[in-house]
Amino acid sequence: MELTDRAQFLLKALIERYIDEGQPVGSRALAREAGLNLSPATIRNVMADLEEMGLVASPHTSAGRVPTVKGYRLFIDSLLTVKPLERELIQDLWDDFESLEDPQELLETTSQLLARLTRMVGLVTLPRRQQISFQHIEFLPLSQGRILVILVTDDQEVHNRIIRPDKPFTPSQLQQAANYLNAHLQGRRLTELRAALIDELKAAGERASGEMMSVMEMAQGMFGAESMDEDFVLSGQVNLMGFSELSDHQRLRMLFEAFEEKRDLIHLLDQCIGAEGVQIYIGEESGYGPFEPCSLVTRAYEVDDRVLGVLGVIGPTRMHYDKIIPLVDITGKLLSCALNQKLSSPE
Amino acid sequence: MELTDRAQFLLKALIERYIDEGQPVGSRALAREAGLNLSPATIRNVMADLEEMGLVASPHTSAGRVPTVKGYRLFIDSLLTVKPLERELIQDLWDDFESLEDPQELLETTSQLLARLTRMVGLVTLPRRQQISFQHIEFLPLSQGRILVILVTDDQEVHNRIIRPDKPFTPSQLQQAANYLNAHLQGRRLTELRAALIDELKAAGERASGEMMSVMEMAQGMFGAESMDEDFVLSGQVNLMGFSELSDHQRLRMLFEAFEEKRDLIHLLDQCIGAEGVQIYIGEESGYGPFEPCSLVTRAYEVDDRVLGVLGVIGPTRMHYDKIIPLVDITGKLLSCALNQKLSSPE
DNA sequence: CGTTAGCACTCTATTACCATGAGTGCTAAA
DNA sequence: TTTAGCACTCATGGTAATAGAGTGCTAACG
Repeated sequence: MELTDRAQFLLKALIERYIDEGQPVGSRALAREAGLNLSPATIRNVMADLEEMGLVASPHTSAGRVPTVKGYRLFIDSLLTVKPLERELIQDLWDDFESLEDPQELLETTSQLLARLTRMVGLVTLPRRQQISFQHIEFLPLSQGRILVILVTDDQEVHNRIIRPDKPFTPSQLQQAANYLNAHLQGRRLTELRAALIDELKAAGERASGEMMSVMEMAQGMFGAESMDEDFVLSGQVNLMGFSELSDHQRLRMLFEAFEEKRDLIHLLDQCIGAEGVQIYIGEESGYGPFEPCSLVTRAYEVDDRVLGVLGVIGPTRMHYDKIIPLVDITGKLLSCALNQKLSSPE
Repeated sequence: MELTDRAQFLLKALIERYIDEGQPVGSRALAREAGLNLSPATIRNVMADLEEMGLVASPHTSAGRVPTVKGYRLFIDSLLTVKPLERELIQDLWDDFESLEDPQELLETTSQLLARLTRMVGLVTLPRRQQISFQHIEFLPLSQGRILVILVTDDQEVHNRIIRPDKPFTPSQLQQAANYLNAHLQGRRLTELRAALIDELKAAGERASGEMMSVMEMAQGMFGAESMDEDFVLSGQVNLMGFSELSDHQRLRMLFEAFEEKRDLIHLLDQCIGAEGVQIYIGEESGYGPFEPCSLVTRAYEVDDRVLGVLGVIGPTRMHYDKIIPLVDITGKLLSCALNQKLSSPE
């Protein structure tokens, strides 16, 4: 069965109404709302068709209709008319972005902005290790043979780590090692750092002193895979408590647990990273239980044409896609710009 | 009216039972439980006395009794018999603490441990600025005249900040400035850093070059009050969703909002910082609305006999104080030890 | 005088029941 | 193809009845 224009129009009207009101939409209301001069009975016929196609459903016999995931999908893919954002808002966003120097802070603020503007949950993943490169390293001796390693990556992010090597090093040894690493590894991807270091050492061959070697071994250790996990920043979790569809205690709890757990959500976000433009998971489409009553709207952000991560919002499936989608889109673009601007042109 | 021994004993039994079961305790149940060979009628008489003294209350005429805040207070202050922790658990905790190098990570782990062990919310405040001292500073030039400032404090914490000074500086100028600051300001409290810097500059007098002056001005800016706010780490917020007394959506929401807001909670924690040993706020005692259904159990942690911050747990007023109190106490001690161990004996 | 049994009373929680109203599907007429 | 009419379904909200838990009070008991 194919979908007539009228049916599409009515589906659109129904979903818009449902998004506004949050309650099953009946035939009479829809007849009034839609503007086509049709009687409720006619609408009912169309609704029966839509239901047969799995685009709408009714919670029980004597309630109106509610969009299904499939219905939302069609709505978003081909029926939706997005509302462009006001210039003013974009400017405000940009001002916020520009005023922040620290990239970490920038990501956090972005997440908070998304949460505040949508009144849902905002989220921004931290830059992926595969995409960022070594820029600068510094060793700072601490007490008791412990060493503070400061690693600056090319997204201007600063990573600190304290290590405790097996044997002590003198400040000058450390300085030497840092110089060596800075000279030879700049621009290498973090993920290949370890291998690169080994190569370098081999190439340097016997010339490197034994001491030097052991400093290198130490440095090598800290590039290990476990050192920086993938992670993300969440904001505005409380906002979800305002939605009636999430008033179920059990559901809400599972959702919050999923946020705290992080692992599954990271996995889900990883899938979004490849997509062009705004990516949307509606309800169960995410394939992840706790998110069933929610939708996820994401978009990648990039620097220098490398996709560093994704950002987006999580909210109830019944959300104002017409506003959320452009907002996420713009925010992604602005964040990319802001990061680009801070990008170092080496030396 | 004074409180007889028997009345105290019964109050204790009542509260213990209430903490276990979570429901108003009736006279019959208490008569059975308490082990004194008394009839329910007698118990009722005692209960009437306790009620008159404001130690217990009944939700309605035909329900049992429930402890009031005043009742809990008496219970905790003079009736409670705490359960000592198992050696094994303490050892486990200590192993966790010892294996972590990074202080920031240490605090986060502590918070998570508290949350996991109590199945409530764990919290650890970050070290107070008043109590930590300058140890080392480093300037790293980035692109576009931006400078990465790395500040190491004497609690071995590392603070990063990116600043963009009005005019550019050469690497050697920065090096010079760092040397100067490291030489002259070591050991000064963070809060007095700004003033100290001005003093130093005055003392150095005209001898300092104009360039030097402006580097200093820049450095000065970054010690400003706003740079590092007081903050804390919360863990296990979801745990609160398991408690029936917090099943009220509205209450829970206010509580979560309070966590996200941070400000008021910080203020409350500040008050705990002075107290000796374990400090407890029961329900409304905190004087802070959203926390009314909760209790807060805290304890300071210190390094070198300086109180750096507090840690503790938040949970429903009906909690197992006999286990929670010693746990918080031990955790505070262990954290203090762990931090002390990592403390630097300068150079 | 402290303790206890007995009893009337209060209040909650649960269940059943009914009326209401929104919305449907179907049928037959326009 | 559209629409009016109608019987039907089901969630919702209110009322009444019932059961049960626990109390306070009084009077008897040791």
